[in-house]
Amino acid sequence: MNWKIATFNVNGIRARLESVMAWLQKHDPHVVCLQEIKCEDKNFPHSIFRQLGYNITLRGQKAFNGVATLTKMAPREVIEEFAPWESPEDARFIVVLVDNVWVVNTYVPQGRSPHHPAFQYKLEFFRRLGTWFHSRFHEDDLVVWLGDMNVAPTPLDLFDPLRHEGSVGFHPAEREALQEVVSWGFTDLFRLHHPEKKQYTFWDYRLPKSFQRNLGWRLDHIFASSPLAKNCRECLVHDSVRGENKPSDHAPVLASINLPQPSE
DNA sequence: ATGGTTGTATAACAA
Repeated sequence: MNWKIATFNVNGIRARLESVMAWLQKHDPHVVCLQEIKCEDKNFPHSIFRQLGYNITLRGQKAFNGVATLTKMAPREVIEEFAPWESPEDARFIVVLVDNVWVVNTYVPQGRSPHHPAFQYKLEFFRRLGTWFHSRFHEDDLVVWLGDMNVAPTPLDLFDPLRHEGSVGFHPAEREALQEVVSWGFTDLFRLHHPEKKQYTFWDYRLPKSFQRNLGWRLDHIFASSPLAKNCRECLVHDSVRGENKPSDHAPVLASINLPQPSE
């Protein structure tokens, strides 16, 4: 089965309906992880996505954050929290078990700046998440961790690494915290297929013509456990979406995986 | 130059 899974920080689902629907209809992924839906569950446009054939698993909140996972098949299980300290008002994590794969959708805290308390919260988020993966899964399990991680992993992953060394999104402490979670047994599917490519997923609205000038960052990632990474056929960033009308500041990332059949 | 734009709680906001 050629199984397609995608992540997309939409920056407000209600403002992005036309853009997201056009992209979905073009690519028809089996699983879609959305971040920054920026609405409460009751205000999510349920009927539109149901009409496109998706089940909806939501963790929303008013105005900020919020994650949603759309799945063609109904999830067999849902997990809404990975640590008891998580505030119910901070909707950044939703997990579904679908098509025999654990799909972990995260919107990692942005961190504000390295000296802001939000930066420590970001590091702690990664630490707790790493502990959760170790406690919950074995390296042979079918696990995908994807979303807006708000970290560019290497100098290849942002437009001006010298200028931004130590900035939020490219601070050594964040890169180490991300790497520590990845070291559970994850493979970066984009880098697996494109080891040298300069390819971003986020272009700041506030930089004039940032997309046209390709002044971006690779912050959105699809990480997969080894049995899935071995069967990954391709991973691409749909960056043309960022150049369309009324775009999100992020572009979608999509991976195609030849899904292993469950063994009996 | 510590700027710029966008979505949403339209704010001494968050990103």
